[in-house]
Amino acid sequence: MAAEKIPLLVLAGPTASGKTAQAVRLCLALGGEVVSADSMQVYQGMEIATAKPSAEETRGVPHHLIGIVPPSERFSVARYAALANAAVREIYARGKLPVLVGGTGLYIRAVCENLVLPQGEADTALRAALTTRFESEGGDALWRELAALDPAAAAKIHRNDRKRVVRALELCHGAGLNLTAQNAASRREPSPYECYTLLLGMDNRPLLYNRIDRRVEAMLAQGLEAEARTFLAQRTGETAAQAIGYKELAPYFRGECALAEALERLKMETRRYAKRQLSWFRTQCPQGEIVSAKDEAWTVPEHTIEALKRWKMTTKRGISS
RNA sequence: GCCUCUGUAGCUCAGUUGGUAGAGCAGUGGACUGAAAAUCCACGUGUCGCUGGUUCGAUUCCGGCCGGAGGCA
Repeated sequence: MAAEKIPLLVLAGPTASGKTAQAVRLCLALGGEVVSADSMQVYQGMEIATAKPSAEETRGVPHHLIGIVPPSERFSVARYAALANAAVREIYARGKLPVLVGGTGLYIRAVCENLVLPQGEADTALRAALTTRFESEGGDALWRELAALDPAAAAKIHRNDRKRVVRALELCHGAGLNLTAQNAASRREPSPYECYTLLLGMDNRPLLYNRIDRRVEAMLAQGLEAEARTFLAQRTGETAAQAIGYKELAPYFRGECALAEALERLKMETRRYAKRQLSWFRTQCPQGEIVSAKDEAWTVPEHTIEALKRWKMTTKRGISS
């Protein structure tokens, strides 16, 4: 007696690959709702820089997990996974098709592979202390310490990788499991989802970079500068502060460079980010169907949408559209 | 017109007391389980401006030419 699996359509791709438009199109065709898998769209505000879908773009399709925490708050994969799983189940329970859309590979993996991440707060004091030690003693010293406490983790983490060395040591010094044990524990539960993954933006780098450049220019036209000034003036948490789009303009605001120069920097950082995303999608979890570029865009072909309609119906309860 | 400096990897430059060259940035590939738009790793052949000369050998020295910057008139 096989347990009923929840169908989950996954739409992944690097920034500026056109996920928003395709997601809405798919949702309208399949009776779906979007669950965002974007580590920056979860914050309130930040509309322009994170390219949040506008009311016109969503065309009435419900979007979940966008703008749900203030930028002053710290966010994490663990929090995301809990929220996303709840959203997916709730959408399915209402007879709709959940569509996971985003560019944050780790978030997509956490959902698709059903990683069970322990809930509860992280020990930020311990983490801060370890980070300070990493800076003063050097990565090598902390890495050696990690090698003694959790050899398997040390073998996988480079000694210069500050965040990972600190995180792994943090778990060693904490009350619970170390990283290796926790990773193993996270995979005990089989996934309740039957995923169908589509990948956008994978096959035409020049086109992707062009779209990134044009998007940055569009952001400027939409008022990125004002949004950035507001963002930089407020108190932001460590996680939201990482967003690409504001920190790159800071030198310009300080009068250290021209606007054009700051924009070049912003485009460059966005391209580099897209490259890292591509690396993730090529080699990590999703392993889906690649949507090829055609006419300056990645558009899911009609025959694929027809196939998805049939796929959706293979589930026990089926989904009404 | 004259003088000085300058022309080396996509960019900024280093260097070879003459034996065909190397950094940073960019770029490319990769890693990724509580910061992930973050963090980290690996990868460096390019008519050394063009053209003559000296030399066993020139990107390096000398001459001419062509770019660029500054100065003097």
